[in-house]
This record gives sequence, structure tokens and C-alpha cells, in this order.
Amino acid sequence: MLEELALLHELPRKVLEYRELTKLKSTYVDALPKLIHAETGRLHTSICQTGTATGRLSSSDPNLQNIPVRSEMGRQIRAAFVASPGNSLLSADYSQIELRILAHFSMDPVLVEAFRTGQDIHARTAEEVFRVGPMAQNAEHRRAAKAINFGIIYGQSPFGLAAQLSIDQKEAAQFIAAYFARYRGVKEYLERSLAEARKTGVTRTMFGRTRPVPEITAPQANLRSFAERTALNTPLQGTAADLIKLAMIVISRQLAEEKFKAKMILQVHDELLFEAPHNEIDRLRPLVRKAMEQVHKLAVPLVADLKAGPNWRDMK
DNA sequence: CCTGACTCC
DNA sequence: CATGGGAGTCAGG
Repeated sequence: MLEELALLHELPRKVLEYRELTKLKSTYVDALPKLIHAETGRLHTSICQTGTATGRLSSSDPNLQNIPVRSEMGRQIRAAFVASPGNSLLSADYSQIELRILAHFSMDPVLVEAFRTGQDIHARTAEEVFRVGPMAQNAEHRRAAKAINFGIIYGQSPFGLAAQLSIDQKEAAQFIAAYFARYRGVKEYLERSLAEARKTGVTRTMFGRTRPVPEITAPQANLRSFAERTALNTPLQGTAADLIKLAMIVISRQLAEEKFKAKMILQVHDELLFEAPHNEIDRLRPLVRKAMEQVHKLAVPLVADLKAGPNWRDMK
């Protein structure tokens, strides 16, 4: 609501700015330095392997999976995470992993072709939904296409998409309809996914992780809708979690076998962070890239983007 | 202990 | 009528 009002008056924007800054100060700037371990001089988080419903990891005390990155002020906090002297940080993150898994599960011809030919998936969706070629697309086309692509993964309604894009609900409904008209395979996959969940009462990832969704047959529409969105999202998010965990096992074993000094120091759902001596970075890159991209063969390529630098903000 | 706000993917 | 998945921490009540 404040974001909407901010378009009309400066006060709501000030309120939002105040909240953002006090959050950054209390949760990160004031809290994290106190948690630096006296002997190691480092922050140590706890990783929980059994804390999420989808198979993701979680991080607590402190949570290092929600270090700011979006705002410039937030990014300054990220710059405080520095490599030890003589070392660099290497970050490797999966590109669009959930949409690639959606392509694999659905075998939708457009989605599969887009990923096989290395297209920009948001640009392709803009092309399909708005019937506007790459050169004719503007920032608004792309922003809307991105919101649609993510909304699909979550089972978003016209109401939700309309709110996100500040557009009319009717228009949002037309965008979603246009998406499914162009990505028929995705529509059919999502329908199959719901039917399977209704039949079995569980959702399942590619590697067999299951999650009960008992309310998928609830008479109460509200409960049933929540269960349906869970049933659609969990196989995608959970398979992504499975894949990165498998990659972590491979990498961990190879780092030991090949006597690297490099350490895998954090996982953030689709990203792995390493600390390594400068002279290991060029040997580490291909090892990590291959482990992540070849961890399991899908109908479309898995792509990892790698960046290195002196701290967690300044990487390229 | 709960809620609502903020942070992340 | 309600309305996007998964998390953790903080302040305030």
C-alpha cells in the first residue's frame, strides 16, 4: 500500500526508506560484528538440512542466506564479507534453474528451444506474450515478462500479477492466458502435476523427495488453492535443491581428492560460494562449473555463472 | 509468543 | 471471498 501511495506523496516513500535503513542497521550492521568468533575471526552460521518443506537448506544464527544485495546501501554490507589475505571469493550461481527444470518436466517446445539455443528467457516470453520482437521490446515488456515467468512457477493469480505490475486485473488475466496459449506444454504439465497430486496426495521431486499435500482435496477453496500452489511449486524448487546438493557432494569430494586449499563456505539456494588462494582460482573455476552444469543431464542445459573477487560485492 | 516489517532465493 | 513458492531476524505488543 505504501508503495502505491508513494506515487502520490513523498511521505510513504520516507516511511519505507526509514524501515529499510533501520532493518539494515539492526539486523546486519549492528548484529553481525558481535558474532565474529574470537578464535577464527569469522562468522559461522548453522546450516539446517531438515528445516524446509521443499528440501532446501536453511541458515540461522546468523542467517547468511539473506545478506542484502538489492539496494546499493544493502550491497555495501555485502562488501564486508571479504576473503582472507592471499585468497579470493568465487561465486557460482545457477542461471534460471527453476525455469530450466520446468522446461525439462514439461518438455514445452518453446521453453526447451529457448534454453537449448541460449536465449534470454525473459525476452523470449515478452516476444511470445506481447508479440513484440527483441529489438522492439522496452523495459516494461521485459519487466512484465519476468514477473510472468516467476509468477508461473508459483501459481500466481491475475490478482497477484496485477498488483505486482500495477496493472488492471483483466489485463493481467490476458497476459496469463497469452502465456499459456504460447507455452501449451507448460499449461499441460501444470495440469498433470495437479492431477497427480490429487491422486497420490503428495508432490515429488525428480529425485524422489516427497511432500504431502493433504489439503489438495479440501472442500474449502482457500485451503485447496494453497495446496495447489504448493503442489505446483515444490517439484520445481525441490528439484533445484536436490541438484545443487548433488553438485555440492561432487565438489566436496573433488576438492579433497585434488588437495585443494579452497573451501566451500556457503550455499544460497542456487549459489555456491568458495574461498580459495589466488593461485587456485583458475583451477577451481572449471571444476565448479563442470560439477554444477553436468551434475545431472536434463532436456535443457544447466548453466552456472561464475564470478570472483576480493569480497562478496565486487565480483566479476 | 505472535504479528508485521524487513532481508534473501 | 481470497488472491505467488520457500526461508530467518528484528521490533513491538
